[in-house]
Amino acid sequence: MNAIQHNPTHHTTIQLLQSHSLTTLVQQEIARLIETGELSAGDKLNEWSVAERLGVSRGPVREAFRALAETGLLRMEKNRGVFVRQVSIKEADEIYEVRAALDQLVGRRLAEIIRPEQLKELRVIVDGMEKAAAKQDVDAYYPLNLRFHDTLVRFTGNSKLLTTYRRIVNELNLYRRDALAGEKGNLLVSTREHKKIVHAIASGDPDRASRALHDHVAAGRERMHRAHGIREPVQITRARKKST
Amino acid sequence: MNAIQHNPTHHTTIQLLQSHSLTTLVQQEIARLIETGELSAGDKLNEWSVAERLGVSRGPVREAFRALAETGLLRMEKNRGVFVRQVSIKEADEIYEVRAALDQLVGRRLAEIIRPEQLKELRVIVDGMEKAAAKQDVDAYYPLNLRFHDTLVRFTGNSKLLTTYRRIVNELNLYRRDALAGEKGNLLVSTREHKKIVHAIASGDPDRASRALHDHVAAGRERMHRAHGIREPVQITRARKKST
DNA sequence: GTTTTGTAGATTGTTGACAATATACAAATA
DNA sequence: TATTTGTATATTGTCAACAATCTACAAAAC
Repeated sequence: MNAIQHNPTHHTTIQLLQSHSLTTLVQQEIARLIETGELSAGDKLNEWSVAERLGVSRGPVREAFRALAETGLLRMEKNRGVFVRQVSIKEADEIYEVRAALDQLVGRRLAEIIRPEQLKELRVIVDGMEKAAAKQDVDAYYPLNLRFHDTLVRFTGNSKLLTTYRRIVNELNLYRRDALAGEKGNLLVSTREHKKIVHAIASGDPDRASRALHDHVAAGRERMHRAHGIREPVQITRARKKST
Repeated sequence: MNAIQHNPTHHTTIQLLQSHSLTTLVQQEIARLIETGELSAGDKLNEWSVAERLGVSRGPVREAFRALAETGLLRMEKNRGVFVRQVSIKEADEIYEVRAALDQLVGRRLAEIIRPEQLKELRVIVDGMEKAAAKQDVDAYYPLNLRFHDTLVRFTGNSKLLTTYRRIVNELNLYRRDALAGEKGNLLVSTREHKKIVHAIASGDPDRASRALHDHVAAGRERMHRAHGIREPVQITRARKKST
């Protein structure tokens, strides 16, 4: 009898080789390049260039392109190539509306089930955002903001909600990266909203938490519009005042 | 000067050839096979078999698999193959929760913007469902039900909401097809709910429409649980009674 | 000078071949 | 008989070559 475990979960190298094909690696790498801004909206991706840069052939690259096109990060035009997706303000608006609905669900759910150590984790992130906001450090603030909201959704325990949320937020980032320039003055406002969200969740009141998140998303959408010089076209979702 | 139009939008053959690659065709075909039930959850798909059956090589098939795996219709295991995704009851539950949130948004939005001819179109579908329900004809009822909800989302005019909705409902169908057996007695109940939804939307009250759709989804989820002999584990979203 | 036409180069779409891995099943061992 | 081991087969992962299409740019026509 040898000492090999039946389920070697901590033999990470084997696990990685078993699940990660070249396609997966290429996919992750391109997603990273987009997330970090090394690739920006509208850029064209050349199959052969990407393949050579990553040391693989075109096959895996093409498959990765397909997958990323399906998530909305890339756009494929037949016989013309693939491009980093451009998200128009109209699409961003649509995404904000969907995101508001999802975040309302997140708030309602978290108010019911959040645990103290999770609240603590959220407060740590918000503290970081507060420091970054005080220094007007957008580069530090931005990833913390993403992490805050991603953490919220993760804490719901609903993995389908998480993947759905991440997908649309990824697309939103394609837009926001451009619109980020004029956001400097809003960091403090945004931080206040985040504190309010945590407070509302901690209070255990689902409606209050739901409203806090909805309002935050709506405010983010308005900030986006102001950054583009647009003055309040449509309300994202009518705020409910009463309900019998 | 010849008579060729500058933008020949109704020359459908050219348009199709320009946008449809073999991969796209394979993707649509497999999606169709899953939707119609010719492929059912858990089935294994062989690259070469699919390729030969459709008269293409393995390349496009692999790309189509990637895309479909990203949408959640297929599951890929490295070096083992691709399978039609199995959706557990836990996942179905999560999906129902997300769907409820999206449908609430749909109801709220439609109550505000629905047009008379759209209401008419909805009523036509509901009439068809009523007839199918009277005959206990599940095969006729099922596609009408899908079409009803898809139409609702389409009428919001939010294309991002539509794609998000379709994606998760597609996955839900992977589960429902199995659970459909015991649903016969519920057709009449379900139809009544649909009429209520149309009525609520027509009333122009966003909260009422939102509630009607939420309750319908929650009821659908309960029907699913009953079909599997489970008695009310978790509430999908707490029904809000008051909010100040 | 502007527009059209034609050609060369580059890029994508598709295919078939080869390597790596998993599966099925028979033989060997206890 | 039950379990292990080894081998043949099938299937997937990857690659390189070829065909089809697009792009850029120069030459020709008006």
